[in-house]
Amino acid sequence: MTEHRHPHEAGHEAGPCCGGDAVIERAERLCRERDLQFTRLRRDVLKAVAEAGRPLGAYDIAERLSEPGRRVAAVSVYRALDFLTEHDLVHRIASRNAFVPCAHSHGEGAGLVFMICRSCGGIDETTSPEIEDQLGRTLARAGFRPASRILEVEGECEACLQREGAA
Amino acid sequence: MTEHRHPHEAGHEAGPCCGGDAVIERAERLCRERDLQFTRLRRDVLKAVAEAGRPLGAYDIAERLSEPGRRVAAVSVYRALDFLTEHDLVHRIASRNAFVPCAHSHGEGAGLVFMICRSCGGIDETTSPEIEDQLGRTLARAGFRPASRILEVEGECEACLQREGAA
DNA sequence: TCCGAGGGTGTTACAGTGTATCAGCCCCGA
DNA sequence: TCGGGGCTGATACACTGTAACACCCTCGGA
Repeated sequence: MTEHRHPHEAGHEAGPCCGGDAVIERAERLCRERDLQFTRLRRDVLKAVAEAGRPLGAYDIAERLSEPGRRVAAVSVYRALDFLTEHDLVHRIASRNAFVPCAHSHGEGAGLVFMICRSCGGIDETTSPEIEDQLGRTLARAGFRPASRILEVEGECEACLQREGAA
Repeated sequence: MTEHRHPHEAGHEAGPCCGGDAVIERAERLCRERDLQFTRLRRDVLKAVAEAGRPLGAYDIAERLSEPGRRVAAVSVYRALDFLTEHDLVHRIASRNAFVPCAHSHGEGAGLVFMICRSCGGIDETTSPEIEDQLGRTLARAGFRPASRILEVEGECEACLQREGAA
């Protein structure tokens, strides 16, 4: 994970790297392949999350999508988010009740790790097969059959550490 | 369920193993040592969580503690829970908005893993220094300085798997 | 003895998060 | 043309969590 350093930071508004378009294109492709409906609402919700540059709550999203003449209720957003999370287009951050776009198209069940920065509020994700291995062993030892998991770390991201160091 | 297999299972109401008393005693000792106040409310909340045998929400706890003549408001429960989690006497399960007693007195910062059973709703915890090692390496590679983390796995616990197998 | 500070609790109010339910719409196939 | 299924809109509601303020108690000074 050397080059790919683009945390969903506050202020990092949708570059060409991870901005709306790339995610949307991936979503369109995926929905075509799996014969799913990529409706306007779902597209709009995904776009909002992708362009926000920071984790958004469902009600934030509803507000962003609402405009005079079109009111988007939170419940509709939740349904769209259910769809998007189910197909790994966005991730839910349990410790924040918030959603971020899925940065990479990682393989199925890759060991996802979310890093949540206390300073800038940004969230970045990475993967680690080694952690997944160890976790698998640990669970096997306990006789537990896993179906899904969340691993979220709170702390200080690289950018904020450097900023502090410089200050 | 051999020796130390005592998930906080539905129906597993407070054995002598992990039941209220042991946890309460540990809490009393800890509070004496650190010169903290183990008040009636804090004790009652801890007791409720320990005896429930399953993860409880704050409002569940408030209800359990309330009786004719004493109404315990959720906000008071939250304050007690803040205290108890801060001192590692209970843990918060982020993916469920619920609380369980801390089963073992594990060392500081031990890599805690929560296993949440979909069938019985029980939650068991374990630790794995190996996972912690790997996680540390992964975060270092990303330049991220961790402060706290959560690792929660959903699936099927040993007891439920056996029950299914037998059925 | 009085007084003030600090911590814990009670209470009300409210913000934020998530779900249940029903009705309407649209598309597609029989 | 008629259903059925999937998506959306809308209302209502339950659950989760926090803010703000008042009260009480204890403890250490003045």
